[in-house]
Amino acid sequence: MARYEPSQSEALWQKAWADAEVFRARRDESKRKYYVLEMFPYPSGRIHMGHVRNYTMGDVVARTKIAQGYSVLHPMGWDAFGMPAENAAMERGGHPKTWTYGNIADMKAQMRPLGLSIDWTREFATCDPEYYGQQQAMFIDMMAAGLVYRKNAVVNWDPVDMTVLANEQVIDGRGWRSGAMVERRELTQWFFKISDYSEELLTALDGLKDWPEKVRIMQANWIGQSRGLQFAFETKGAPQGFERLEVYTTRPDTLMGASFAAISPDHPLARALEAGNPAVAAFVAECRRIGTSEEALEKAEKRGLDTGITVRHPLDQAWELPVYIANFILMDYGTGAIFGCPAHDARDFEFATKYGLSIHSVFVPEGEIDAPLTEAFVPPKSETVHYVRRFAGESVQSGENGVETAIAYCEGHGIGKGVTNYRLRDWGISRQRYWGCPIPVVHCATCGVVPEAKANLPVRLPDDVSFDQPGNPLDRHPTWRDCACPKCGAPARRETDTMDTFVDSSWYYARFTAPHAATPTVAEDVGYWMNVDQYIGGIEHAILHLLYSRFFARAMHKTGHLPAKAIEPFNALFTQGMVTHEIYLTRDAAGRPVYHLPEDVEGGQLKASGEAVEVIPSAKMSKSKKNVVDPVNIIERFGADTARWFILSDSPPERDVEWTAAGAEAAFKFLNRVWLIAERVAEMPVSDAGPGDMDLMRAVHRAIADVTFAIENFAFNKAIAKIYELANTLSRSAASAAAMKVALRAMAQLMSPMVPHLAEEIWHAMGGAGLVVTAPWPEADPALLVEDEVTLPIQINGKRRAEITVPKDMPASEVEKLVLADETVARALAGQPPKKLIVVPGRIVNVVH
RNA sequence: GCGGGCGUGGCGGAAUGGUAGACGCAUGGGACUUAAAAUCCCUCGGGCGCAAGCCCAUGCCGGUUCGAGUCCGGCCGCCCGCACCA
Repeated sequence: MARYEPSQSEALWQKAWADAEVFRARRDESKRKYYVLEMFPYPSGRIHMGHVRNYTMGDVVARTKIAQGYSVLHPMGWDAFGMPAENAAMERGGHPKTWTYGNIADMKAQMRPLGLSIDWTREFATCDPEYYGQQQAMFIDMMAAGLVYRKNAVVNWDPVDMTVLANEQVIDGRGWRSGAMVERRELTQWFFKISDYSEELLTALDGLKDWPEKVRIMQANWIGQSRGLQFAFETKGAPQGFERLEVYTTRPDTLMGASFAAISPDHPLARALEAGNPAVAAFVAECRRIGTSEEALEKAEKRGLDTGITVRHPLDQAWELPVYIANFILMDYGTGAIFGCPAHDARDFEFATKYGLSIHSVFVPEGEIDAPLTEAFVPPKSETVHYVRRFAGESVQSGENGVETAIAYCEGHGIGKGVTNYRLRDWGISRQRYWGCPIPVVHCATCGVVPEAKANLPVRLPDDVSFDQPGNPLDRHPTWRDCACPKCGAPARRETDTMDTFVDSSWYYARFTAPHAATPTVAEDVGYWMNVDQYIGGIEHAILHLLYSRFFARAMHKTGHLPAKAIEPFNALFTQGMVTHEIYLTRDAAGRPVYHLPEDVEGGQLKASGEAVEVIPSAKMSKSKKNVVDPVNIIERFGADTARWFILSDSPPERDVEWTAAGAEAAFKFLNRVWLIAERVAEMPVSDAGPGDMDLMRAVHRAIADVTFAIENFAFNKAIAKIYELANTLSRSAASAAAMKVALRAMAQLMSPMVPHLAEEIWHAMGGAGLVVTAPWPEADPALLVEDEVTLPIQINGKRRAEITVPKDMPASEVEKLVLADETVARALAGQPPKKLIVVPGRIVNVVH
């Protein structure tokens, strides 16, 4: 063996794997399959450490499963549609297509040196017509299945650029480029009926045992099932057609605490009033400037306008409540109208205080009396309270009971009905943009809205478009819109909306099973490969991407593109943390921060000038703060194995990991050390079995058991710690050459998922047969794992005071005798019997006195 | 604002409710070297003590328990998401 030079050897091993086609996924009915998938990247043009972390984790899983004899599918593709390509075209000229495919080529070139176990023959980009054409075919099937419809919905409208803005393009209520105040505008848009599956998507979460609990909770809250009462107020003074006002409430038990009714600025009644009332029109217009995001609405100051209309309280005809238009009422939730009970809702309290509305408690804590409130009293619904303004049920009961008895009472008296509502809204997929999958629909003067004929798919994006002006190039293209109606043949116009890019990423996992098929999926392939056994990605996708994918899998099943077993497409989910780095900055003359790349800083100073830098604690790597480390540079300097080893070693995978130069160097040093151990062993003279052989074998088998367990539980940092221990044992061992070689081969195997190139090198040097990547995963011999003795700490009153070593299976009664005979214990007890003696076999002893 | 998560030495972290700090980094000491680098060995939470040992310590405040970093309640700080960023 020569020096450890990864730049030489890594490429050679990658070629060996490619030549042997070891990562080619094959449908082999005789083997168990394993499908591991990392969330595919957006082709920005550069890979970053977050990608390295994500794909290395997937690679560890994939390589372990290959060694364990599975037929493994580990694909990679590109989430290639989206706004950045259009922005690039606007800023720098060029075409989104050229930009995107160029980026893909660049990123792929940066990824390949990592030595990932990817089957590149399955690669595709979502902007390939071959892919989005199949997506259009499924859209048409979903239309036929009743899962698609059109309705009006509001968008952010930039009145200067005359274009629709994404939420992230609205900054403080203004368009990001024009700076104009953004307006809300209604457009007819395409929707998927995800709400058909609200209950199903909620209840099925219980079956996702291998998903993080937090993701299931977030999804459940997002779906937001609620039980409540829907009823109608009779109105007084409302325009014709608004004699009744439907409201929905989850707290009908607080009806007697009502002090106002409120409607959304987008409510039909508000619109009706707007026409004839300038004050209403002005207020509503102001509300519409807040923007469309729920975050913006919630953060905005709560404001309302008294419409002058009143409603009768359903339980007391003489009781009238004012009707407000309020900026925090969402038209999309419930009926877009509510009644306010300030005593038991924080937002209503704030509102009532502001507008001088009455505040009456409906219930008080048990044992307390009714008194004026300084803030809303909102106990958990499960808590028992004393109802002081009650119309149904017991006077002392839980909120839950209160709600149910109130619903029963109202239903019995003809006031509304109990309903189950969901917060989840239908999925609006229309985008007024070019770089997305065209919605395959035609507008015909006689036939109306008609799906394109499947024979005409894909509906391709035209190449001859310009981005010199804002707005949708498809809309202003001279000829692209012109087509023939697929139904009657008359001249017709194409839909110019394209699809939300979340649609693209909602089924790519299924497409990987047959990436180039002439149908969206192939029954044999999805039958064999689905489901994804392990999905890995960022926690930022906990709700939308994963929920849309779960819906889409169901829609694909309904339209015959996925088997029933695949309606939950991801068996196990792992959400990894971010990669962070310290931030380095100096100040310019005006005191503004000037950021510096880590590679330009050494020892707290700029390399170039020696100027001292300020160091800000680690944050997510971002270009704007320049706290980025380019994986390409790291690989050039240390090799891919060092990058992979370090990114896995320093933090638990679900937490953020801080990239540090010292850590990367330490990783490199360790790999060197392993290399040197191997070199020494390779040169050891052959000898008979030595006295240290047995101890070494015990350590090896302990490591096999621990590392395997750690990998299977996504504790890669702990797997690496165990490998460090084994390396320490190995370098101190006095075992024979033969035993050392066996141990090193095992260590190479255990290391191979993380540092596959070095592992091949060592495996080869230690006389391993073939490639380590395909060598069967080692199994721990249980006989070598058993310990004969255990050391038990002895606590006295919960504090560790002594310890005893006893045979592993000594009965508790025997242990007790030994403990009581212990000098420290005897001294502490001073002749008294212990109050309590707790023996946890194999773990601990606690003497209480 | 709402929903979810996280918080342990100088640093990254380890710890089925059972010895807090595995493993690694940094620091300090030593070996090797003319010297340095590399490598190897030892030390390494804080305080008191000659020592045996004792006390304090897992963001803060309380609670449950023989025993709490771990479970429960309340705060503080940071991070993720909020439906047109991907």
